[in-house]
Parts: sequence; C-alpha cells; structure tokens
Amino acid sequence: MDDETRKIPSHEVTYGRLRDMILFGRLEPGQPVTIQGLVRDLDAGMTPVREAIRRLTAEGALLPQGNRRVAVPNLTPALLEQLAFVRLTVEPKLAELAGAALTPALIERLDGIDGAVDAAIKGGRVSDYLESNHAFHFALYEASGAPLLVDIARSLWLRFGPSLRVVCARYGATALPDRHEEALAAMRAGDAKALARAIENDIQQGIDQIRQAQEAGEI
Amino acid sequence: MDDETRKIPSHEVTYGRLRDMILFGRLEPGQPVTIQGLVRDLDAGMTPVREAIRRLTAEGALLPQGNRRVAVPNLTPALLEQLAFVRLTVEPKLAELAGAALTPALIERLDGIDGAVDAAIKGGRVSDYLESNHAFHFALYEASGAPLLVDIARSLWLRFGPSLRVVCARYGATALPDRHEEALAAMRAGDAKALARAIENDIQQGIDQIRQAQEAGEI
DNA sequence: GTTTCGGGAATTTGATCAAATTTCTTGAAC
DNA sequence: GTTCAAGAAATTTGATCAAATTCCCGAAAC
Repeated sequence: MDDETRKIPSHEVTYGRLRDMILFGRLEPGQPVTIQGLVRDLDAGMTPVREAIRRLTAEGALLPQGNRRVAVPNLTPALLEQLAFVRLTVEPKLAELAGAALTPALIERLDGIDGAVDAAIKGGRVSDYLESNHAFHFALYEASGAPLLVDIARSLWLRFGPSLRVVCARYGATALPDRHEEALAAMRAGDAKALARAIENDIQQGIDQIRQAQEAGEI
Repeated sequence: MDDETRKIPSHEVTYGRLRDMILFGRLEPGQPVTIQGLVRDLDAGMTPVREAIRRLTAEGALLPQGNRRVAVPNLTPALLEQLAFVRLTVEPKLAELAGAALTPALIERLDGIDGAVDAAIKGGRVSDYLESNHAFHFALYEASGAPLLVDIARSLWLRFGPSLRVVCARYGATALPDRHEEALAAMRAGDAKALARAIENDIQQGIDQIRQAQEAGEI
C-alpha cells in the first residue's frame, strides 16, 4: 500500500472519506460530527480531520453550531428552494456545455453507468443508486470543460445528499428519478438543448420528491 | 483586547484576515501563498493558518498547485465566462428577493455606503472603493433572507477580487461601475424587478471591464 | 543530461490548554 | 421524606502549539 498512498496526503484521504459519508447519506441530517469521533472512526490524526471538517464546512456540507461543534445540516424548505434555484440553473447549463463536447466513448460509458443505476433501482439498493446516480451526473458534467460550475454543482449535491438518503430509505428506491434514458437519447442525437431539458427534468423530479417528503413532515 | 479577542477563535480571525487580503486584492493573481509566510505575516500559529488556507481553497479563493503549494488563481477568460454566468444569475435574484424585504432604515444605510463608494471613486482610492462596493452589495444581499445564495455570491466575489484590483490599479478608479444610484432609485420606488436589473447592469459592467483588460493582455 | 545531495517547506503526531457539556451533590422548600 | 434547583466537579471535546518526519525543489557534481 506504500506506493499508492505515499503520494496522496492523509488530509486528502480523510476529506474524501468524510465527504462521501455526507454525500451518500451515511450521516443523518442533524447528526453531530466530532473531531475525536472521526479520529477514531477514520483512523486519522487530529490535524487531517480538522482540515477535512473545515473544508466541508466551507462547502456548506457541515454547519457550525453556536458552540464550537459542527453537525450535518437539516434541509429546511427555505434552503431547498434556494438549492433548487441554483441547481436548475447550473446543472442544465453544464449538461448543455457537455453536450457539445461528447464523444461516442463517453456516451458508451454513461450508458454503462446508467445500467448500474437501473440495476440498483430494480434491486432496491439505495446506496448503489445514490453512488451510481452521482457518477452518471458528474461524468457528464466533467465533460463540460467548466470546472467552476462543476465545483458549484458538487457543493450543491453535498447539501442535498443527507436528505435524499432519508427520502429514499422512506419510500424505497422504486420511484426514484431516472430520466437518464431521455438524456442518453438526446446525447446520441447530438441535441444539447434536449439533453439540458432532460437533466432539468431529472433534477426537478428529485427536488419535488424531497419537497413532498417535507410537506408530509417526513423529514 | 482580551475581552474582545478571547471569545473569537484564532482560526476565525486568521481566516478573516486572509480572506480580506484576497477579496480586496492585497495578493496578486499568481502569487504563491505559503503557510510559514502567513505564520510570520499574520502573527498566528501554524494550525490556524493551515485551516484558513483549506477553507479558502474549498471556496475557490486559492488554488492548489500540483506540488503541495497553493497560490492565488489567475482569472482565465474561460473562468471569467463561467463566473459571469453564475453571478448574473444569482446576484440579480438576491437583489430581487432583497427588494421585497427592504426597510427605509436599510435603504438609508445603503445610501450612506454608496456615498462612501462615490467618495472613493472621486478620490481615486482603489482600496476604499473595493471595500465599500463590497459592503454595498452584501448589505443588500443579506436582506434577501437567502443565506445559501449569499454564500455562493461570496465565493464568486472571492474569485473575482484579485483581478478586479489589478484592473482598477491599471485604469484608475474613475471609470468604475457604479449603478448604485439606479439601484437606490428602484429601492425607493419599491420596484424589485428594476432593482434586479440595476444590479445586473452593475455586474455586467464590471465583468466587461475585466474582459477588456484580458483581451488587451493587461492581465 | 542525469544523479545526488542539501535546504526549506509541508505534513503529521502527540501533548497541553481551554471551553462546554454532563453528572453529581447539596441544600432549601414544600 | 420528597422534589427541585443551583452550583461544583468530572468528563468530553475543541483549539493551539512545538517537535519530528516526509517530501519537493533546485543546485552542484558527474
């Protein structure tokens, strides 16, 4: 393991682990995050853990409480509305930009990832769904050549993750948004505008589900 | 100074100082930022400096080089385009939301800040212009009640700061964007849409100036 | 041009201090 | 005698620092 891990610093690894814990809902909204707890769980030193927490706090994935603790933020209706506004602006734009730069090889890869999404939905495996759905979107977005927009999208997904997991766990993975076929068809047709609309629909569907869960008092 | 500074942790103070150094252009684009340099300059310990750097890196205000250094990023034309897209989406929205929540007292305060902006322009004091222009925009934005959008706007301004300073220093502070009168008139008329348009124009003007400087090879 | 070596910077650890939370105790009121 | 509350001790957690280690970069030697 030396050749692999020597190059990549511990604080990077720790950041990645903690980020994925949040992104894929392994931490619940409202749950407190302690430095010493992560030192134990992630088997890392104190400084790397502190830095990972600071980074994720700056990205909005963690929220500082009044006392000097941090916790996974709850997604209030007001926050969801703001999140929806930016996601529905930035992510269709990313899709449109990516649409102009797609290669057959990338479309093939996206098709493969979508297969994993479908399989996860059919099998009711929530974790697999969350991870491959994320992979699908960001493999597409990264083809856009717009790293700043991708950064913003990442930050927004981080704020979304915990609540999405709760909704999935509640309603099962069967009725989850999957407009990916629509998106893949637009890619094959070389229609960037249609691709943007498909992604927009996909996002809108996910947001609506969370909104419904909020209105029902589920989260 | 004990009663004041005791409550607010050193890493917060250090973060604020470094952030303002970037935001108000006291660090030039491309300039490397070292931990030990900041330990000397800011008279802080190593841990607070490290955390400040990580936070600002996560916000896009600093860019990690391949080796383990960080530097103030250069604003390339491609980045400026992405920045412009998001700023022109988010900030007019913030203005519109704020427009619906304005009080006469806040309008008065904004009028006062705008006076400082004007005075700085007339006096050719670039630093004062940058600080009071920032104060004007964010005093308005914070009235929106949309903290997530404000966060995003902050991050975007951080990426903008260094280059804006260079442009100001180059062309003097006389031809700087100031559509604030337009904005104040819209506030007094209670016209949120017009306020949003005024802010949009203000931003567009600033972006155009940087774009021109880029095309002229000035930065 | 390639390799090796040394200086300097970043990373990491562990210890120590400070703040906050929880628990326990004690005393008064009912 | 029981209950409640205020306060103090103990525990947990965060903040900071200094030393040791690792790593990168450039200069000198080959």
